[in-house]
Amino acid sequence: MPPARPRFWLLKSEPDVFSYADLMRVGREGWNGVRNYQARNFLREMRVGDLCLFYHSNARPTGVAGVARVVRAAYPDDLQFDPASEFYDPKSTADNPRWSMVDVAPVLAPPAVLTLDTLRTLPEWQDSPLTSKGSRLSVLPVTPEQFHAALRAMGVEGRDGLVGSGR
DNA sequence: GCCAACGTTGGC
DNA sequence: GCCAACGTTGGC
Repeated sequence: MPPARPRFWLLKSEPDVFSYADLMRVGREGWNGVRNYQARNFLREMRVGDLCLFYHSNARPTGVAGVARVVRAAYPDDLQFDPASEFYDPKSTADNPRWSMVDVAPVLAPPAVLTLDTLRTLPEWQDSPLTSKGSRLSVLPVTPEQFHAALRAMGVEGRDGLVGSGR
């Protein structure tokens, strides 16, 4: 059996809340608090080894601030059971948890943020939920073409530990 | 801070 | 099942 192809995603985070620098500092983070069904379903599709563009929203500038790797596949979101959390969901039960999370770890930071403005200029990114007007999806799939175009634009394509040959 | 776009809720 | 009201997201 051939090795599984890496798959690619984009994760949005507000850097005031949790930035890519924070991820590098802590080394690993549980991606909890996602409370949108479409985003949750994407989380559940993630596999260990999948690569994620770490996107800063509500930031200056907005854009991709790093690359992360999925280090644990989907498991029940801890915050849904915590009454003190803003992400508490009284309708979730241990038997039937409604929300999921994954764990991610940092892979690399580009020399500079790949801004949304620049992303919009890349042909590969013309058709993406990220660049389409009004989209608020916080976890979204990225095509291999989009991922590699982003790496190229950040000047980090071919960096060790990323995706092998890139083809 | 503004506001357009979107998702969710709840009355009916 | 419809849809108005409401809350949230996120670019600007």
